[in-house]
Amino acid sequence: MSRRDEITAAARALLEEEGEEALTMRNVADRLGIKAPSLYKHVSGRKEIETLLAAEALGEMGETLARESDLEGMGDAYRTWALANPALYRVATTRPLDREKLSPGVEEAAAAPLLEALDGDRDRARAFWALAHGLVLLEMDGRFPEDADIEAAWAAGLD
Amino acid sequence: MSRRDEITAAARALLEEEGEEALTMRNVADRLGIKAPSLYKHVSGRKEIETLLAAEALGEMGETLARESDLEGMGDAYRTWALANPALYRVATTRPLDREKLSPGVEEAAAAPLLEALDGDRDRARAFWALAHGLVLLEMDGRFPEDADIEAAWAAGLD
DNA sequence: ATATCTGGCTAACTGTGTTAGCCTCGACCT
DNA sequence: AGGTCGAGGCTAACACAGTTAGCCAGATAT
Repeated sequence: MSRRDEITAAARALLEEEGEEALTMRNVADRLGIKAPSLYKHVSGRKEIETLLAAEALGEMGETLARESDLEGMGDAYRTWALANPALYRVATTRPLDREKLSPGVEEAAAAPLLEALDGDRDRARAFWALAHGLVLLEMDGRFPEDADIEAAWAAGLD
Repeated sequence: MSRRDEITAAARALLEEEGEEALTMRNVADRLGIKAPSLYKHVSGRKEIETLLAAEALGEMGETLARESDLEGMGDAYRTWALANPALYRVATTRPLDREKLSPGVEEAAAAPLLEALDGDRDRARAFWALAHGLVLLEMDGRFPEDADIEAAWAAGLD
């Protein structure tokens, strides 16, 4: 496990255990028994850590979706994963995503299962993705009351 | 125009002209020819300014939607407004939204036109909202290539 | 044995939100 | 008119964010 990987792991643990605001250079360094400036020997800055996390998250989401066969299953799986990893989900999907540094193919791999389930229809895949993304974010932000989410089924029915 | 309103206006101008990261207490204060600590005589902190902005934005979005009659029109209007006010849109829809301080009814008023267009079907209204929200955020974050967005029509067609 | 590179460190800078405490002016009450 | 007092400014300061510069020890390579 390279030092870079350790940094990524520490950052992820921080996100999961203490939430998004806890992802600071000093906190990451603390986890490794190191001082913050030393991180810059391995990583270009905070943004790169976030990119590393995004790559990891996208990979896992792709795998998760690949385990499902139909759209409804994917919807459920998407939601479940996101709600189980809210801070990581946000980091991975909410920012502009530095494609230069992301090893190529990560995005495609994450999208592939969904695209396949929709017979390669990219427009509908994007619409589905947007719907899932919107639902998850609104739910995470407490923008709905306390019912809903049967809509995921609704949407699936529509396709 | 109360000082609170001036603060809100300054904050909004800042968002529009310089983007989201420019929304700092010191920048807001500068616009008013004042020092940052003085803001706290009128507002409890940065979060409250964001709540004020959210209220304003939700009001405008509600009005915008109310001008449309069908779902497709609302989808277009939603997207247009959001892309014209990206930073404000984010502030208004992306955080947990402090309902205590929000004058009651703001949220409902914003949602009303959509709900009416869907004959009071809250689940479908939420699904539509989520779809629009997801599409807009993904587009703003550059997560799509350079086509898409005919999907808004797609989704509308589905309803 | 010597040179170099790796990966740590401390000190420091800028910018963030926020608090404490002071001062001044204008309005208001007697 | 004179005294009171609150509203709304101010400066100084703190904790914490990301980040940079520059030093130094030890492993590694020649």
